[in-house]
Amino acid sequence: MNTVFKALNDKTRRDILELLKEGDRTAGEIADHFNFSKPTISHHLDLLRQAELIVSEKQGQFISYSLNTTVVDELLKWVLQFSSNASEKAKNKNLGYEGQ
Amino acid sequence: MNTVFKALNDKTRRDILELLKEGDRTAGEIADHFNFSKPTISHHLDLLRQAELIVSEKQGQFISYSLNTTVVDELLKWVLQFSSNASEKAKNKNLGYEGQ
DNA sequence: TTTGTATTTAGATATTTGTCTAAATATATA
DNA sequence: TATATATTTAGACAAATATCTAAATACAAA
Repeated sequence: MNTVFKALNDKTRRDILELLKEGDRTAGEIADHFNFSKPTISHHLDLLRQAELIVSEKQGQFISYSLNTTVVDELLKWVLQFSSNASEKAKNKNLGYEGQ
Repeated sequence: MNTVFKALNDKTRRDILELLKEGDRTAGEIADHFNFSKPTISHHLDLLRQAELIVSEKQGQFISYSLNTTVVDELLKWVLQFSSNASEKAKNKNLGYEGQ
């Protein structure tokens, strides 16, 4: 969870996730959406990948990035433990949250 | 959301939330659970309060802290938008998520 | 009022973070 | 092979962060 929260603690990185929600993008396409240098975006992608919030796949000379919903679901379970919503908590139990 | 993710990006602060999940605690009681100075814990409580993840109430000479599930639910909605779980997404719609 | 307890504020410092430019690596194409 | 494109790595630096000690504030009780 540490790397996940670290990755999410930056507006640009959260915006990258929103972009990838729409569909896969290459590193260059992602960089073109922001007013930061390519190395800076590359660094952000690295942190998101360390958190396993995204995965990368080499496609020829490009590298394509996409969301990894597995970790999103773990985060969801973590948040649910604090929710006041009883039915969410029940679902949480179904999802097998065990604390950590 | 910025202050929320900032507040969550620290193990000690997440542990404080877990502690408050069990019930309200005074600043001193919270500090006693950690191997950090009271000023350090006070600072962490301040950041959690800025994010509105917790609320404080003065009770005589003590200050009692408790969870604020309202912001937890907002966070939940934010995470849900990335979830692959379709029924969760439907629920998300019911909760009125509008993006941000 | 004086003393003690609870908590925060102030100020200092080492570490981490986000950003940049320059250079390196990898692949495609002429 | 030589050149161009895509991306990352390396190194530097300013800003933000987590921690500490010392001091200040607020309240309670003797």
